[in-house]
Amino acid sequence: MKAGPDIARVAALVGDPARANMLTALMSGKALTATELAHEAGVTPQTASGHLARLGEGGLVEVTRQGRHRYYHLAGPDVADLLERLMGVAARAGHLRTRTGPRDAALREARVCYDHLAGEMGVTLLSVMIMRRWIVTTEQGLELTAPGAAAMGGFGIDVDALRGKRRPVCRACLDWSARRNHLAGGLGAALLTRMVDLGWVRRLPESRALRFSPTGLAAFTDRFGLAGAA
Amino acid sequence: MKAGPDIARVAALVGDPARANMLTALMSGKALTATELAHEAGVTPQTASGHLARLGEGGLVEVTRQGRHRYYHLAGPDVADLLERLMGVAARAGHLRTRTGPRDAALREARVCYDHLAGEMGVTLLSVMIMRRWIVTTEQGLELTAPGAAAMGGFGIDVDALRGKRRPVCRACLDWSARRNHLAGGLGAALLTRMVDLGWVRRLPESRALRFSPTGLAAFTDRFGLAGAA
DNA sequence: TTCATGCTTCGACGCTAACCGAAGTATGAT
DNA sequence: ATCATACTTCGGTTAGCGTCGAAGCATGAA
Repeated sequence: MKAGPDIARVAALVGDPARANMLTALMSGKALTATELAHEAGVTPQTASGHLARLGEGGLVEVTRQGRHRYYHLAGPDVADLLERLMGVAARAGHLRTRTGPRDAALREARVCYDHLAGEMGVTLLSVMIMRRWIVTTEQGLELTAPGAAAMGGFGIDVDALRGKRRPVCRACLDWSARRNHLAGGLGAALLTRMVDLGWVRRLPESRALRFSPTGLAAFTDRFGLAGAA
Repeated sequence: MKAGPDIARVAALVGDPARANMLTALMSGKALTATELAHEAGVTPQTASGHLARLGEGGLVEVTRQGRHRYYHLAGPDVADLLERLMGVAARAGHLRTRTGPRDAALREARVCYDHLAGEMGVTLLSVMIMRRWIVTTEQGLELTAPGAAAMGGFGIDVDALRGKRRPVCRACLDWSARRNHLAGGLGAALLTRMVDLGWVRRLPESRALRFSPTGLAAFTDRFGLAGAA
């Protein structure tokens, strides 16, 4: 009927919510394992496996095997470009996501998003850091200020080490349950790691959910709460 | 599991073959009636009606009523750009829809991309304009230089009028057949309009393909060709 | 008014594919 | 060897949606 490339096939691959979530997660440029992507998409590993196979056949992702892990990454910059344009059109049309959220209330409260804190606690954390001018929003994205770096140093985080990595220090990650940004990037990961080390929070088994201990919660609000933010 | 613009919803809209055919037909920039689009997609009018309603809700097409006809057109350049990128990814992945016909070859040579020139001729045009420093590439994208503006004025294009519009004057658009950029934006549209007005090129019926007349081709290479570019 | 055309809505059918449980394969650790 | 982890394949169920026939509006022409 018509000549040209089969855009419907590619679009249909992105058109499934689970696959779209996986692709969005891969937009960071990092390679993720199949299991991580399954969590990201909110489906079981066997379902994710099928999706990833189809994405591979469609030329959207590629896989590199390392031991018993399979690291998936976007097939190329053109795929990332395509996804960004999709976001642009979707945003202009005003269609925010209406899909099923984390069913568990605990997930909405606090959970791991790849390697950093998400949920209500994550959103609160970022908003307070911005309120205290530890982080400012620029055109490029989020940026850690000098007072912010000092505060992070006081919390036991080696900011200079983070700056040496290829990974951006601060990155905004839109929180699906709260519909506001939380903090990703190297600093986001370091903050969660530090909180776990301090015993403030622990991961619940078999879940992405996080549970703050009473003392941890108190310490969190003491250091990052709204009370001292003014 | 992030939120943000719902790319799955938009992609799913494009992911149906019938809707993809309609959108591809609308890439010509012309407004088409629902019945024409039904024929283009190979479905009955009542099926097409449902598809068009969903495309409208999704913000991909808009409709203007004229008498008992409803003329559909793409909602904006961003949609055309999205579709072109989809073609690029699909072409790279090797998913050509059918065997390549003579009509396909004409499309690769010169075609309309929304409202500007694409295909080999479009890619050549932009590369020459860059080579002559009429256009320079900056971090923000493409930019028209003073000599470039003068040259466009000499070609009969009112550059100041273009600058007054909200639409960017120069924009790069990735060409799916050539896998290189061609010129979109207000200037790209004005250039194609001018070439049509001058009789250099005409649209082939029922297609996005363009055909240059012999004299038009000579005039094109005379003004925009590589010979004078050094 | 009456008829024709363009398009939409409704209802029903059928097919695709997303999903999970269970089982199977491959790799690494003990 | 034995177990654990990571991932895949298979089977069966279910939900969604693309499709068309028939009928309903709306517009324009005779």
